[in-house]
Amino acid sequence: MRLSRYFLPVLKETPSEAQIVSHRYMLRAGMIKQQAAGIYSWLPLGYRVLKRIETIVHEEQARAGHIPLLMPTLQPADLWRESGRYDDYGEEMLRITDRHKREMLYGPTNEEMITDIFRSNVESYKQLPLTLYHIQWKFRDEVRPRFGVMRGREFLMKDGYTFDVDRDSALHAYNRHMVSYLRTYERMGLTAIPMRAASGPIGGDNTHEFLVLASTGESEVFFDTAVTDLKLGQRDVNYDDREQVAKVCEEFTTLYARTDETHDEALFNAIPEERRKVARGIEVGQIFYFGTKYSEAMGATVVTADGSRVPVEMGSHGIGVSRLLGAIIEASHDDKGIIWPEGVTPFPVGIVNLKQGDGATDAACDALYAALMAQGLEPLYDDSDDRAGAKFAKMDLIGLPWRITVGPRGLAAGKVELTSRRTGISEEMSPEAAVARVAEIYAGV
RNA sequence: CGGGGCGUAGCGCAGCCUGGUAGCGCGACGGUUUUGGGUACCGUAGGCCGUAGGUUCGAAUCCUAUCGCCCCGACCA
Repeated sequence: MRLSRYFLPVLKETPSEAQIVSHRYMLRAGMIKQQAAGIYSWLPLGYRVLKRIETIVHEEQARAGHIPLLMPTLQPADLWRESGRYDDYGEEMLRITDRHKREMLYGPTNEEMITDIFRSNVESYKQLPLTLYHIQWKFRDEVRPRFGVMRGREFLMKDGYTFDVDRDSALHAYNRHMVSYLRTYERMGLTAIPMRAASGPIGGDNTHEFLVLASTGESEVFFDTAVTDLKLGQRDVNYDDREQVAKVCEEFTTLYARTDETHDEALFNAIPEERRKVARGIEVGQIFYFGTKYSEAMGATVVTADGSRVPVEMGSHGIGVSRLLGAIIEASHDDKGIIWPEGVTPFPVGIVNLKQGDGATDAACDALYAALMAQGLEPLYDDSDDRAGAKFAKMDLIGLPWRITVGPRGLAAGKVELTSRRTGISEEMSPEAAVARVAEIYAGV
């Protein structure tokens, strides 16, 4: 993408509405525009990152054998009356009446609807296990939205629902989600720690939240610092292997890590003092096993192998897709701007032309552009005639992890400069070598 | 929902107390200059001062109502 043809309304000054760093940078980098309290338009740069995150979530869901579908944002109130949550949910639920005076709501989650889909189509244990998920906009009418997309009213969320014939299978589904989530967050360049959590309005007693450590986090967290060293990495996990999956979960959940809701002072104090840590975290996902809470209330049953009929065992699992942008920025930035992890960056690399209009530099940039495109790496090429400082500042702000700088001085020696946004380290090399290096970096992402 | 604050140009703000026909910086646009970390100068465009009502000869300014937004707390993915 050529910057001269793109839509990237960056701001030099910080709009007064933004307090925390991710919100400021998202506004300044032209990623979002607020339309009402807690409701945002996603401008092209922000939309690209949102789509990247969505793609990673989809890919990891597919790897775990989960099946995508799409449920509507608007739901009939009657469905929620069946589970009793129409009254329980309170003011946070946005209620709407249509022209026929039918009561509707903008869905804050989808347990009722998925249970309805299940009960009208699944009768036998032979159709289980089943995991259905979607990535859809939700609405929770927060009293006080804040922190930009981290606590919006409208938000994009992946929510998945598992259906199993018995408790053991359901717990495997729970574990499978934990492992797939760990992999999902790692691909986004995040360390998200599973912490034992309280269940809230979804219900159920087996639940973990995934927290990204950041000083601006909304939750106080207590953990053994050894937990931050755990990495799933490239290890091969067979998601159907109950034992293997359970083992990974055990590895990640044995060390102490809890939110303030479930914190136990005695257990915490048993950790060696130098590994005891109290910090803040941003919740980026949560998994629940809640058994038959909804299936019983809504009559979602299956016939088992012995011919009896039982309510299906369920769990639900969520990833805050839009909120992840904020969480990633909180965890990865400096005083110049955002530093995108390679996995989610809107563009893999930026090209800065230091002397726009100079025949040789223009040609070198064009050649670089074409070579990167040929590798499937779409660069953002700053072909404006701003001066160097302005271009660098803009690139730093929007946070592309790699930048190739092309100027007459280096070109005279056949060199361009490849710079890491994260370390600031620059290396001179031939354009061909730069393309090869960038391709190599992204080969593993 | 309790407490506090703010709505004036795309963004950041001044003007309001003490009414007299709206200003600064950045940005945008046009030029000249410059060109390896937000360059300098000259010029141009852009605002029913959130909205409605009231007081007044006259309202961005005073009064009332209303809408919106932000911050602290409570709550929450």
